[in-house]
Amino acid sequence: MRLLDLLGRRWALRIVWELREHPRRFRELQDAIKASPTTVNARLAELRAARLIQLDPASGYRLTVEGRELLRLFLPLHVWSEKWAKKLPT
Amino acid sequence: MRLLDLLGRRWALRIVWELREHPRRFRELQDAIKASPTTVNARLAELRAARLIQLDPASGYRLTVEGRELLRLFLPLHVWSEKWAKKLPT
DNA sequence: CCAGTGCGCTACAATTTATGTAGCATACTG
DNA sequence: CAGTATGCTACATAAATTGTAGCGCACTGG
Repeated sequence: MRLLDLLGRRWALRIVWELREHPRRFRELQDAIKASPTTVNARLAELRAARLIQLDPASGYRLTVEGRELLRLFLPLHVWSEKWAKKLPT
Repeated sequence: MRLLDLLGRRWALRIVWELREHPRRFRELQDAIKASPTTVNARLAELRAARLIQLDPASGYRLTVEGRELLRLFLPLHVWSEKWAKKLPT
């Protein structure tokens, strides 16, 4: 599954998630997810190649139309995970 | 996001995916996803701790009720990804 | 009794990936 | 021309993953 190859990498889905509301700068993303610039940049490159995000020089990294579709489909999963997480130990 | 911490690791979501139809044995999973036993075992332990999968000695690893919920929510995403993947280069 | 098989899983060295920190190059601003 | 923000790279260290071998246990057929 191509999607899992991409999203099953550390920070990939998390970056999409951070872009859910508005575009973010490289450094903003870095701070938000607390990963190294090396890794952030690697994931950004992959997500760009996958056409899920794009860099708009004026405002920063943002979701593409496809990125927003992906996010929209992911939302129910997020809602579910809130309840799920509460039931877990620790 | 707790869910992303868990699923944003290599093979985690893939394992859930492989269990979608029926239970699988340790070695079956290993062969199916072609990862090392070390990693498979690490992910299995995490998924078990997260109560998404469970080991039934009689039949192998299987999704829990919660695991099946997660999978169900993931399905639309999978459908979408088929179309998405086709539009990509390489 | 005991060799054979399937099971979940571990040991361990090698490789790949991520981290943390520093800094580059460019562009814009006062 | 100093200051700042931008995306991003270099590089050494640490962590995760891989590949291969094999352990310990239970069960099975001869």
